[in-house]
Order: sequence, then C-alpha cells, then structure tokens
Amino acid sequence: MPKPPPKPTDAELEILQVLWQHGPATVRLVNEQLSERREIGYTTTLKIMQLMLEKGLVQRDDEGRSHVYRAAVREHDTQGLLLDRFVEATFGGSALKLVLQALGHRRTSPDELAQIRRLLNDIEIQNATAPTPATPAKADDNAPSA
Amino acid sequence: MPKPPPKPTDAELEILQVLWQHGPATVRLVNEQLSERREIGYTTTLKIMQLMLEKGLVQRDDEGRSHVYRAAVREHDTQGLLLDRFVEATFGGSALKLVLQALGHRRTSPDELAQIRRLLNDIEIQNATAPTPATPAKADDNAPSA
DNA sequence: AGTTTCCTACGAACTATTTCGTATCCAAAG
DNA sequence: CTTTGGATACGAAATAGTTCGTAGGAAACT
Repeated sequence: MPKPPPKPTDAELEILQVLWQHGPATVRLVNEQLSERREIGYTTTLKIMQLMLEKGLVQRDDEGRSHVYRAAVREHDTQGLLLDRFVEATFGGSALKLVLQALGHRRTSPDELAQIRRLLNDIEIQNATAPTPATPAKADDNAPSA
Repeated sequence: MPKPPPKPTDAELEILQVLWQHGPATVRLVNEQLSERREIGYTTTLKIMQLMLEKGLVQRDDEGRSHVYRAAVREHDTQGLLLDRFVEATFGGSALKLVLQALGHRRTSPDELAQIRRLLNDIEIQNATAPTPATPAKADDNAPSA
C-alpha cells in the first residue's frame, strides 16, 4: 500500500464535488463551476488542483494542451471518512445524535422518510441474520471500528 | 441583537464539549479533560478559552482567584449550525445522503433504531397535521409492517 | 517576610490553507 | 515570422488557527 490520500481540506472538497458530479474536467471547467458559487481566481483553482495531485486526491491526463483531472478518491469513501471525524468532533462520537438532529432540525419529505424506513428495515434484518459479524463474542459491545 | 457568535473552530469545539458535558469549569479542569485525549499545554487551553471569550462563545465569572468559564452557546444550536455547513460541504446539501450514510456505514443498535423509528413517526404525524406548504399529496405507501 | 505555587495575560512563532501575481510555454491566427 | 490567447508552474503573501514561552500578580505555606 502506497499511502492513503489525506483528508481533503474545504477547498479541495469543493473541487472533488465538481469532479464527482461532472466527471473528469479541466481546470477551466472546475473554476467556472466554483465561480458560480463564489469569487475565485483561475490560478487559485489551478494551484489547489496541483496540490491535490501531489496528495493523490486527483489524477490527471496531461496529454493535450490542457490537462484533464479526475477524482482519485471515491465519493462514498471520502464522505465516510469526513463523517467519522465530524461525528467525533461535533457529536462526541454519537452517530445517533447526529441522525436525530439531522432529521429533526430540517424538513424531511415523505419520500425521504420512506427511504430511511427502508434502510432501517434492511438493517434490522441484517442484525437478525448476522448479529455483529467478525466480532469476538462479547456480551454487548459497540465496537468503534478502528 | 448584538451579534451572533461565530462558528467555533475544532479546538474551540473540543472545549465546548467539555463545558457542555461538565458544566461551568476552570481552565485547569478543561485542560485536564483535554489532556486525557491528547497532548496539550495549559497555556494553550487558556489562550483558546480567552479567544472564545472575545468571540462570545463562552462567558466567565472572574470573581475568585481562578476564573470560571461556561458555554455561551447552546449545544443543540451549535451542532445544528455545524451540521448545516457540513452537509453543505460534504454532501452537497443533501441531509438524506448524510443520514443514509451515517446509518449504513456503522453498526446501529436495535435500541438506536427504535429511537429513530419513533422520531420518524413523530415527523410523519407532524407532516400529516401541518403538511408542508406547496407539497401536493403524494402517495406514501411504504408503510412497512414493522 | 520570603518562597513557592497557581493563576492570568499576552506576544510571537509555527502550521496549514488559500489566494494570487508573474513568468513561461505553446499552438493557432494573422 | 510575430502576435495573441489560453494554459501550466511556481514563489510568495495573506489568512486562520494552534501552540507555547515568559512575565507578573496574588494567595498559600513555612
């Protein structure tokens, strides 16, 4: 294993969002997207993307005149990583509190509620089928996955 | 209205966590708590708490020899504020995605699932009572026989 | 009273991140 | 061939946050 890419910073995350959503893109395109949300110079975007390349957060194809960048980390993985840190820092590690607040705090549509219910059902089925997989028998543990 | 306190930084959040959990406390106490989690010098904690005072994140009673600090922002409010930013930055504004990932990503105990179900029920009742304005009736027939 | 201990205040260094100016390159247009 | 436009590279300033050393004061101890 070479080395896991580091946690992206805020600016880097903005750029990853664009790449995830849009697919591989040039600096110009990314910058245009960002510019719709806030003031940002072209070379600023360029510089950040160059740093991201060094960090291994993106890869690039530098064949043609303008380089084409693409995300080197997966959206889901990255969100999971950041979520862990956030839950830890803001909710003292309680994912439950986060969920309760996320649901209670803002409007949630019936459709969304339904999706969540579905997931809850799936989880309960899994719990019933394979209770705590690969965990050495222990009466009741909330193993914090290392 | 004077001015809303700013978003706390990571170090400030750590300290707020202690104050929220423990109640009003001296710098020494806070520092001891933090020291259990990581290396941190006394004056570092002190300095941050002084800055927090200026920012209005904490208040203090400087009667006696050692000052007693207490949180000036509420836990729930602050978490909500940070949650908003986080959802925006990391999940492109989709609270649903965050919830799904939070639930899917890690183990959730039956007890927690039950709490979430309760909340979902409450929300649906509210939706039924005071339906979201401008939301036409939508077939919601996913009621799983839980 | 002298000394030790605990506390606050505050400047300044250090780190990380963001921002952008400027140099330079290269291809296409004129 | 020269100009022009768009592109990359890179240094370095600006900003934000964290860390700690040192100074000074007041209570506690002997």
